[in-house]
Amino acid sequence: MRLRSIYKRLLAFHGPQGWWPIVNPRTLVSEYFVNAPRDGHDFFEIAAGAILTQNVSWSNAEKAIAALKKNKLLDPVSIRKISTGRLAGMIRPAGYYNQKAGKIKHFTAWYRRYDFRYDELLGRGTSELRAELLSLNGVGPETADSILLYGLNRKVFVIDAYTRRIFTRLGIFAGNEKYHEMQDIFHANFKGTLQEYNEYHALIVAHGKDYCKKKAKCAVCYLSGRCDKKI
DNA sequence: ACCCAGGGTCATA
DNA sequence: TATGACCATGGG
Repeated sequence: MRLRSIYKRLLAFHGPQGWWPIVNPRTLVSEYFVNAPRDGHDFFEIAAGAILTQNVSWSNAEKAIAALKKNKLLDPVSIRKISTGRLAGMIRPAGYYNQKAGKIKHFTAWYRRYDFRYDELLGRGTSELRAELLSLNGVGPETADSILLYGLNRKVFVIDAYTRRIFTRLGIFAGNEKYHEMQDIFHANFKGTLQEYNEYHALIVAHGKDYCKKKAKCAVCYLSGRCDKKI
């Protein structure tokens, strides 16, 4: 299929992006993700990162995450204790800090309904979790799907601005579909593993920002001119 | 001095 | 349903 060959070209050209790694679910339940962070990132960090990076470069979000880590606030228990105002002050580099502080608070309140138990989340169905995440103020489809994919290892594809642009230019999308319609098209036409879903979205982001803008003719999607151009 | 970055919400027509 | 305003910092 078309989506498979695009994936191959992207991967060959840009190399693995190494976003949040896929962890063996068994390891995940027994030790990796349950409570305390290991390896520098756990479920809560991934979710907070998904919120912090909304409409902002990852480097900005990273600064906010680093500040939270430095002050040992990057866990749901600490976030619950700190005031929204103080939290906002900590995450200023991420931009929209007042809104995002509230969003992180909302997410934390939701997680508390599960007693901050990651293994409880793992037992729930993807569509159920997605609906709950979408009901939170500040979590839209892209953020919800990022949390599901990168934080909960669910095979959902994340549709972002780059995906819209690139796939529309390539003729995969007409361009006027809604989020879930684009996602359905992708799901129906790309039979990949969880790891590939993880990597595909990351590759699209890499392609959109690092490559397309610089070349006259894109070696990956074979388009002349800037394929990041807004449609 | 722009423009953009791993969006989402709310008000308006 | 579909635009528009708003949120706000940091790097090019």
